[in-house]
Amino acid sequence: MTQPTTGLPTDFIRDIIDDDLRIGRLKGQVATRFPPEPNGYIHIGHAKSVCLNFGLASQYQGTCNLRLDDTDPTGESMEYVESIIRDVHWLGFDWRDRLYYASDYFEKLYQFAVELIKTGNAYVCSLNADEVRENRGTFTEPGRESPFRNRSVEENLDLFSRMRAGEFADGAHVLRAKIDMAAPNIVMRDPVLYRIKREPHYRTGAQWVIYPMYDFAHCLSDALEGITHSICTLEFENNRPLYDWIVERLIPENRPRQIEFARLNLSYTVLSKRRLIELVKKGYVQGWDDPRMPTVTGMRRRGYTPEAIRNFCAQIGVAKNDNLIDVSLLEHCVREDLNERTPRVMCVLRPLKVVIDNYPEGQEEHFECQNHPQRPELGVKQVSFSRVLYIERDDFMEDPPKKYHRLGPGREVRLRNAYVIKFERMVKDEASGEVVELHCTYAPETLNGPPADGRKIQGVIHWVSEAHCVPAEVRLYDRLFSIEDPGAEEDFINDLNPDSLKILTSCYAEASLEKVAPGSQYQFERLGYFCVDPDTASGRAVFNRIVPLRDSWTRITAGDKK
RNA sequence: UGGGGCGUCGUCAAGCGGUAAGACACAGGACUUUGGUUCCUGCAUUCGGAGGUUCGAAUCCUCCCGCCCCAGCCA
Repeated sequence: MTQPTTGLPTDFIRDIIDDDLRIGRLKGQVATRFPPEPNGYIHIGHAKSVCLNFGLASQYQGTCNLRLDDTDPTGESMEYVESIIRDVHWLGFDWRDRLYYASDYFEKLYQFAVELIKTGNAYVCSLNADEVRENRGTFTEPGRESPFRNRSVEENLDLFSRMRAGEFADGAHVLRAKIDMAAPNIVMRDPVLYRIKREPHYRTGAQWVIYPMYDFAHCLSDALEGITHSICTLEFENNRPLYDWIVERLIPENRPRQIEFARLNLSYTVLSKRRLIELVKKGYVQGWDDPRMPTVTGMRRRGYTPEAIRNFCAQIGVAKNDNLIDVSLLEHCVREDLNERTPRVMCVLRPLKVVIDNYPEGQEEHFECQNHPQRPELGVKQVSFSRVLYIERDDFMEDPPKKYHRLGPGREVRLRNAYVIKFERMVKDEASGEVVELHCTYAPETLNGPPADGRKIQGVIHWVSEAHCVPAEVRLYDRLFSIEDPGAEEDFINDLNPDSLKILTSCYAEASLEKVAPGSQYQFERLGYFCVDPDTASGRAVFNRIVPLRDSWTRITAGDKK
């Protein structure tokens, strides 16, 4: 028995379902569906819908179908179907044997259309597209009835079967619902139900030359599958009367309830299919799985986890307000998850050589270090130390500000998991004046504690041993667009962030990173979370920055500059 | 302009006539061998505006203002 639940996220859709359950409106259990059109890759906005539909099904012990809404062969393909299946699975959802295609219903849909003709609810209209548009009227003027509106049932039946048989050219005729050309809702002014399109379908091939429109196919597919709650986005609100009109006349005993919610908008990115396709097709990104893309496949390659994405979708809620969610919330969810699960490692992105003058030449030490400071169960690893090291260029300043807790003339700093070292001198390149090497001394007693005199060491920096480290390439990703709402601009390409990708090819990672598996995630201490990219080939590790660590230092310095 | 929706903190979002949850962001502070994590603290006398009903309104009524969607043989 399905019961209203408590303690889970609540929203107006769950309120409606709870009501339906209380009143006993449902014959069986709750049934939802996720109905993407296979003409593109799914993105974070789809993920919101996936989480909603599958989440509802599991919360109410019902079912959620995966249905490919493939009623327009233009642009649809098996590649997209496969990507959608892979991505929804990866997000953590399972539709068992309920994988459906609207194209599997083409014959049934055709019969339903015939029925509509027989009951006088549909007719074949032979106006061309321009004429149909002209006759539709405007927001303020009613439309005019088609001269073909009152054809006999026999003539309509004959014409419609000949449309199917391929006797006519594209656009010669359409099947239209006979509703009301004066309806204030334009959707109800005799909407087109079927169009002739001599285009091969990726699943049905050349079998059909007429294809049902969304409004006709979607509601009937829902009813056929016994969907109880058909959840879609706000822009379909105007189509609801038509949805109900069609189902009422053809499958009245099984009428799904359409509920609309606000689609997701995310700051600093675009989520419209058209714009995403443009980014891919015109090469502004390297593909659907470019780690900067808001696609599920892009986020997966970037290193985001399904848990983080699901949690994000739960956090943003479901309502009917237009929204623009701050990416920082997504980043928060990603960090929250990665902080728990990733081992900590050291990697120097922009190396600066450091020689420890008082450390014996040829000597080396191997320290056992925790993989995670708060989770000892994640085990330990070995970190090697020797006389020549590399530190981050950013961790040394010739003339640092007072609150800078790192290395500079006369300063000392702790090397993470190792000794406290003190600056002695620097070596500059004579031509450029650039600091190319540092000489320091270390305090032997500081390996496992503070200096002998108890003086406080403020800063801790990461490092690698020259003799032990492994080379790596690191790709630093930033937001794809430089303005909050690029989707609002027609020429959104102008708002692309020129610094959305920086490739660093001479990074040094600690020895434990010598062999890494694509997809595995790490925290590079003090830098951020990183993920092994599939481009990692033999001998050379490639890491994607998933998201930087929160950083109160750059915030302070940025503040100083103002 | 006709129709359909929506307006609660910088961004989301609870609230369903009884006197504004929570999250992110932001700002302080504690702790810290990650300027990370964690932990405290602060952050809407006010709910698009104006009237009205009521002992009492973000919640009910009226009018006004603003934003989004619809005139594809796309979904």
